[in-house]
Amino acid sequence: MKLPRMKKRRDFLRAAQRGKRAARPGLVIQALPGTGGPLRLGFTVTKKVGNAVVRNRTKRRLREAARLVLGDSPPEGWDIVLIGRDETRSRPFAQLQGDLRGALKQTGVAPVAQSVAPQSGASQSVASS
RNA sequence: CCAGACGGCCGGGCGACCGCUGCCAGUCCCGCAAGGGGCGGUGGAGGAAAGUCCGGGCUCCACGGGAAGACGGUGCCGGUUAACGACCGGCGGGGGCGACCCCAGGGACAGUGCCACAGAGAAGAGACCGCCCGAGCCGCCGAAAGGCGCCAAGGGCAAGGGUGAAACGGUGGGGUAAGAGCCCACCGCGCCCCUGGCGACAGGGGCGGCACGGCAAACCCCACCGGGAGCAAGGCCGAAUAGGGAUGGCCGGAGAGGAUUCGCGAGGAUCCGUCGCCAGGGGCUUCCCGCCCCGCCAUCCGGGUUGGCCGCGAGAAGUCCCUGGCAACAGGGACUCCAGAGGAAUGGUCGCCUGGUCCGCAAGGGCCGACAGAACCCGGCUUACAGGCCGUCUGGUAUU
Repeated sequence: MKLPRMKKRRDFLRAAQRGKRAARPGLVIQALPGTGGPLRLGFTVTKKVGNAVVRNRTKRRLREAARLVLGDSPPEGWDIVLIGRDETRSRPFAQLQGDLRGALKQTGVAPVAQSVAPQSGASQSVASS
């Protein structure tokens, strides 16, 4: 299914100021809990990363990783912003997914069971709030 | 084969799985409905999509008459074009052995201004070294007249040296004390005429002794062109509220004073108003004329903001061919439909091939894949770009 997207600058600013942060080589996450709605995703890639082509590719990899990791059973009540870095473009895709999973766990977003890579202790607790 | 010139083209390929988005038809599911979802088919970044430098289409606003001015742009000639500052063909100048390339290429007797440094002098210029004449002083020779030499007041000259981006025509000859267009020939330059060309211009002839340095990308002059803002243009729909808007109608303001009239009266109403006051602000580029708005009444429509829809892709379109033209291009025929997002799709991952590079004796392995991402649409220009393909031509070399 298609995940809803964040579209307003207001929402991004709120996630940046009040959300929980976690950094990984491939990405930075800002997760804001308790929104009362379905999971919403946002992507940020600044001009510092590169020109339009580079930024597009970075954003697409992040979006694809999020689709594979969170797509099947998105936890409700979160606004999640993924920020692209220089590494995002060249990092092996499996490691990029690992970065995302780890960052989700660190910020307290419940890890989702059915991920593509089934190894490691992804606890089966399903988010419900 | 080597080196080079010009023009055109491509700009990784194939496959598998999983996705996003536009459209199409059927079917199934959800929903009262509007509609949503699944399955299927099909389309989905560029030659520059970029910079936003020109020109148009489209949209809204302004658009009354006359004149002037300002500002911006263009600048050899002819053609092409919807238009252009683009393109094509020429002309002139410059470069290259050549194919070919480059040029911001109107006017410097309309005017103002500038020409640093160096240099004597930088525009009706100038004399440092120098060349020539040379009063005279001194020295030497001589019996003398006088001769020679050093210095030199003063005068003539601008050839040579030297400075400079540029020195007031060049080369050669005559001429002269030395010189000088002073005179002559050729070249250059200017004017006039003839011939050819639509024209820029070219060729030829005559005259002129040279008068006219460069910079117009310093100002400027001349000719021609130009309304403003832009798809966040602009329009529509729905929800929710008066401070907005449209149309029509009416109207200088106010004071002292005066007249008539009503009222017992304070005072009121109407009219006059020759006296003095105010007569403003804004808009139409400016100015003059002219016009409009800012007040009151009536009727009608509903703003900001937010969400959705249209605008939005069949076009100055593309491919192939024919005709005309040196060409830009024009005309005709057949066929094709070719991206439409909206925090913004056009992808993610993997495998094989391929190109480059590095390591290795090799087998093989590692790394990398140019510049760059549509946003209303076209025509150009400019800039960025790994690698590669095709064609025409030039200069060599080899062979026959």
